[in-house]
Amino acid sequence: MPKVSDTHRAARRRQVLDAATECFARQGFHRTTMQDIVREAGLSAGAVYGYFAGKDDIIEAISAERHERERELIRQARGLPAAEVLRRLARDFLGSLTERDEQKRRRVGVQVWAEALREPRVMRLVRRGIDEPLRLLTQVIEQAQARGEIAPGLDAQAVSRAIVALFHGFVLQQSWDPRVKVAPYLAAIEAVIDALLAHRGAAGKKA
Amino acid sequence: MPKVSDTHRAARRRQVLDAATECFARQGFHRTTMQDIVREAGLSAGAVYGYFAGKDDIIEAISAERHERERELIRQARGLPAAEVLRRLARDFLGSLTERDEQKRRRVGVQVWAEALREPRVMRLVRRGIDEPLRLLTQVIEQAQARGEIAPGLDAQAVSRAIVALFHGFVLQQSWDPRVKVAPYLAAIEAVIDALLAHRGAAGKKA
Amino acid sequence: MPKVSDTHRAARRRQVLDAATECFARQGFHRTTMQDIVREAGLSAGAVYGYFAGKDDIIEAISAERHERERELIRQARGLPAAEVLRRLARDFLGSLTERDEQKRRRVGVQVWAEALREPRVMRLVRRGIDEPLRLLTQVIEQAQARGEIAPGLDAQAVSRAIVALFHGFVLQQSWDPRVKVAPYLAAIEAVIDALLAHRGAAGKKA
Amino acid sequence: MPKVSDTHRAARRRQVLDAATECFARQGFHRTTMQDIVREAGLSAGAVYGYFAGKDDIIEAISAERHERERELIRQARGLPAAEVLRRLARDFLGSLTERDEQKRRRVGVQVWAEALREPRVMRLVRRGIDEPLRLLTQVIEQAQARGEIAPGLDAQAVSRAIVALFHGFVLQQSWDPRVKVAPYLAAIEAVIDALLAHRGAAGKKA
DNA sequence: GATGAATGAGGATTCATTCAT
DNA sequence: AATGAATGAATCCTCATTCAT
Repeated sequence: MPKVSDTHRAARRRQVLDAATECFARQGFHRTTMQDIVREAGLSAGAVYGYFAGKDDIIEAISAERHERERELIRQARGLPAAEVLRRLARDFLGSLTERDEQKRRRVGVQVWAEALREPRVMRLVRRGIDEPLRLLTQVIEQAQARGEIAPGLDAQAVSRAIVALFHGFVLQQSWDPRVKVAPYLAAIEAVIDALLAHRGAAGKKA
Repeated sequence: MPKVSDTHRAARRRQVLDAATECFARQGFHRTTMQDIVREAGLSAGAVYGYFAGKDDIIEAISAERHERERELIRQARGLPAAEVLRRLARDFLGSLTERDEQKRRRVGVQVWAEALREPRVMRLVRRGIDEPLRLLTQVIEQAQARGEIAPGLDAQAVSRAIVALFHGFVLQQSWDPRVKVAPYLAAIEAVIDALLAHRGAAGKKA
Repeated sequence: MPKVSDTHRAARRRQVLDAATECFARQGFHRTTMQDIVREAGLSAGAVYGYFAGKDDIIEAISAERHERERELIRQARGLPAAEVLRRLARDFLGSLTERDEQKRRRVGVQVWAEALREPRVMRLVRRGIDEPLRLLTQVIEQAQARGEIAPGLDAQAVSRAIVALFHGFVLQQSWDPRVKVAPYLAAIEAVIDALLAHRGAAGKKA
Repeated sequence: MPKVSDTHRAARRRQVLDAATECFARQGFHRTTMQDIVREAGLSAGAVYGYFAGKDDIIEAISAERHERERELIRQARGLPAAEVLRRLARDFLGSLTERDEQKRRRVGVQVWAEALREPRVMRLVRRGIDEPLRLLTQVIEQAQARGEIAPGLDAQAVSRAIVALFHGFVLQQSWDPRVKVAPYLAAIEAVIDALLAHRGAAGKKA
């Protein structure tokens, strides 16, 4: 009967995590009380503690989830040609930001970024969450450089960081103003990527 | 100890703000107690409350200061030619991030970004702090487009957002890992800017 | 310790209210700390706050209770003949003041009277607490006047206020000196009432 | 030069006492901070402490003043015939309550009554303030009883307490509702006094 | 004497977590 | 396994009083 129990456990954890996300998006980690989460989840205090060790544990679980999602996007992009990887990541990553729900999760994500600065466990997750994309991108950039698609003098990791920055920076801006539109930004990003890629040694390859 | 000059008042405020910045950088807004700030400032609780209405007021003052600094950078760049503005902003903005002290302040800045999501007063400051740069950049981009230096099809504001994102995104990454070096990133950014700017006059290739 | 009956809740409120009354009678509202009440009640701080929103709420609840008691006395006197009502109120009201416990509650009552001056919520309760007696008494006086038992020239409400004053004034005096005896005062009051009531039918002598 | 100094001291004390009365009438003893009094008095904190040992000392001084005033009224009534004493006290005491300023002072007086319960020094003043009137009244009553103007069976002190209660009780009622009019109450009181006095052994004496 | 900034103990309240039922 | 009342340490803030200038 562990099967049922496990499913049940997972469902309950989801319930708590969703409730917490809702609260965190609304009022931030620190204005949210466990009571808020408990109420939002429709559970009892005791029940929540049956699934999570405490508030920090919930924050950690949410942080982990956030990064799991991103790693997923990365995995799907693996193995594609450089230009394709970048465009794909841009589309996948930014594309999801048109959905209300993902925006909500991202608001929490921004708080995770700040939380990392004071909570080593969260920091570890955030770092892990950025290392994998950076590694993939660096690889891709290096390949592109090898093929002469990108200026060889550039530090591949720095370029990768710039690309990640384009994503994170947009998340920030959208968190401060949900009306900021994704489409034009995506177009601009693609232009930047094109600018970065298309030129140099190689000429007409592009797009 | 009566009849104190404005200079004295200003100095005391600085004292508190510096102490708070120190604490916030170390432990975050919410792990920092007023007692921590009081101790760090070498004052009494009452004294601090003579200068600030409470913790939120201190956070707000720090947020405001942060953005004041940025606005200053913006003002200095006004009136220069497009390429110059962008390069200058990149150098000024990122350049300061090599200093330990500015890094500390930026760690606090990241928390301000998150705090904005739950504190309308801070949100207002953050928004005001991003609007001015965006306006300047958009102007610059439009001028560059008019001169054919940038692809005319791009949304000037979206491009501006991308540029801001390159800055903010780097601040995030450096806050998670202070070892991240500024120089290569600056070089990469300049390459991106060059890629964006330098190439268009030459032909209708793009877009 | 979940799922607690309403009886239990009521008992806990009583526990807090009694503890508070004890403390208030001893040291007054403002020298009494929540910690004092908590200790006296044998509960934890959190528990008390589970039943009352704060000190003011406790004061308010006690004020309400005080007046509820009085309204009860009033209700029992309703419908009786004038002389009977007055004598009965005097006996009931003053009679209870021989008990140590009621004296304690009255000490708190005196503080409620002062508290009303600064706390609108308490003021409302005090006013409501005096209106009902005044209304009843005024009615009774008017009836007595109609029957010629009391000089018709007197303002019935003013006479009612005088009667209430006889009660309140005694409470004050006894709060300052618990040795003040009820019995002689009651006798004096009854004489006054008699003087007021008994004599009028006999002629239009008076003023 | 002590003369000037003394006058000056007295004036300053008045200034503080008036400011305090203003604040106490408005917000009560315990909501009033020394800062409030300092501001209202237009002095500095240090200055106030030059004239009073602290807040309690100010409260005490105000209590003392209150009772001084009453004692004054008493003194003026001394030596008059019984009926005259009572009528005079009623008129003097209640008459002043038509003035806005006296009402304000009385609001503070009500708080003094409550404060007495927790501050022995104030209690002493309140007791002293009530003993003198009681003594005078008791004397007067006893004289009247000797002359057969009042029923001899009554406890003279209890009757005195009743008379004091008629005053205090009215002060309470007016503090809760400043619209309560003095004139009809005074008339009612006089009727009560008459009822008490005029009858018994003696017949047509009255007035 | 006057000033008012500074002090810091004191007090109200909150909230993560526990545990008896 | 679930419940939610109870716990109590932690924290923010106030304000009577002092004392250097």
